[in-house]
Amino acid sequence: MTLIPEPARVRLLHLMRIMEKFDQPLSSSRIEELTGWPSHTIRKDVSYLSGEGETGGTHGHFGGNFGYEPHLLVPVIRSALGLDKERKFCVVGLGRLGSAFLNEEISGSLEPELSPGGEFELAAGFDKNVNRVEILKSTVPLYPAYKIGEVVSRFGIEIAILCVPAAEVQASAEKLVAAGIRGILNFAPVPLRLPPEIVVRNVFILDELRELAIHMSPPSRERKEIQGGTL
Amino acid sequence: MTLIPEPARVRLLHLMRIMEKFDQPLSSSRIEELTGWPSHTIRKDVSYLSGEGETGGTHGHFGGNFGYEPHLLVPVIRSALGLDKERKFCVVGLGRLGSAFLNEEISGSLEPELSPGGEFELAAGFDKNVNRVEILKSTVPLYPAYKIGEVVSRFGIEIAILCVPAAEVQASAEKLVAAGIRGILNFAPVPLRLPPEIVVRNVFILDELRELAIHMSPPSRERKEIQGGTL
DNA sequence: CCATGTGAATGCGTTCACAGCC
DNA sequence: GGCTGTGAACGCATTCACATGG
Repeated sequence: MTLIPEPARVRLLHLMRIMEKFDQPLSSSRIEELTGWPSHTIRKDVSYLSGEGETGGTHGHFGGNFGYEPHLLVPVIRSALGLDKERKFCVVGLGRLGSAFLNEEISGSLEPELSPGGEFELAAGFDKNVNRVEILKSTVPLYPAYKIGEVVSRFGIEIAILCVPAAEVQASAEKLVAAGIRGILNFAPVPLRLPPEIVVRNVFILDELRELAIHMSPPSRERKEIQGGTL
Repeated sequence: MTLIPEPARVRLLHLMRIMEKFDQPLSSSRIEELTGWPSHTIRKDVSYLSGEGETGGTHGHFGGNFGYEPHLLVPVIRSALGLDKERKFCVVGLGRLGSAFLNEEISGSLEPELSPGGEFELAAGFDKNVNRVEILKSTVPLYPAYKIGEVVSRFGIEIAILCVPAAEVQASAEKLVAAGIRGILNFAPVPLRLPPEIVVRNVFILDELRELAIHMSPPSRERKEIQGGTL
């Protein structure tokens, strides 16, 4: 089977999230309504999942005679995308932004129902300021920053959400990498210089605003919802 | 001149941010070191900016005999991307997450030096909870949520950063749209259903983690820094 | 008819290779 | 030699069109 094209993988990712909320089968045209992606694109994407096979359709690898069954499709997408193993993550820097990811509505997206199979587990929070660590109440264990190395490697934490001030971000990132972190979601408005095997995803507010803005300008007859999370 | 391809526009966006910090000319190969994009891609992207022209290079539309001059290139990118007019934005929902965007390090990315020409102006903050509005100290004017309609339309605010709880997000979004907002950066883990002319960009933490995770899995000999902000 | 599934054709962004200038 | 600039070739994702089956 051919490798799944990157754009298709991202669509499947979103499709997975959508289907998790449904019980009934979803047809490709219904998915088109929900996402804006043409139905043939969806069918093609799904077809990448079944090791390429017979010309013409045997009806429904992933459903009966109508639509795709969430309980059949979702697990297949999950494993095709390598999301079938639980991963631990931590939050580094517990200011207003970082602490929002500990308890708040936002992490509602991490509730078990929405992330079945225990996809991600928030395993720790860190802050330089020992006061904060003690004052904040949280169901997640919090540690002072100097324990990053120890805790990250002991618990096998793979991912970090980085919310420290810009001035400290490079140093924090390096400490995390040394401790064995493999992926970083960086909210500080500073690019990181790290070994290439570390996966970094930056969320720069200024850039987000700019991407909104360039899509708001006249020169576009293009799709309006933008990558990062169409429906 | 042909329309600039979307991926090229995104690269130019980041290139702009990088060049803003430099005074000296940057060669395409230097940019390759900084971003990881091949130098010919950069040259091609830049070439989209000069209405397509003569075969062979007259040296430097955007520099002398070496590299691209930031003070020449940046304004051209900015106007090509439609970022040359100042836009006002607001923050809706001033919990931990929303309030982080008012003053904190994060909005450091919005300091005038980094966003020259007054690209974005934070014009207001809103919260349902009147207490919060009064207690929070901020250089930005804060209003109770029921004034959204009035304030947004009076000041011509075009963009909103939405940080309200999931349960309220659809209602807030509709209020904003009614008031004339044109773009929304949504942090609540819920997709919005809005008229297609409204540009929506979602930042779903779960999805961000998942995109990190799929790039951390074995099946990839691909680029490691991911869209949203390579350097 | 409706649906899915998939090879083949299309189209578009990337990459190549070379032209032109310092 | 260095560099930028750009048409043309390439390759890959999307789109098409049709096969298959309820």
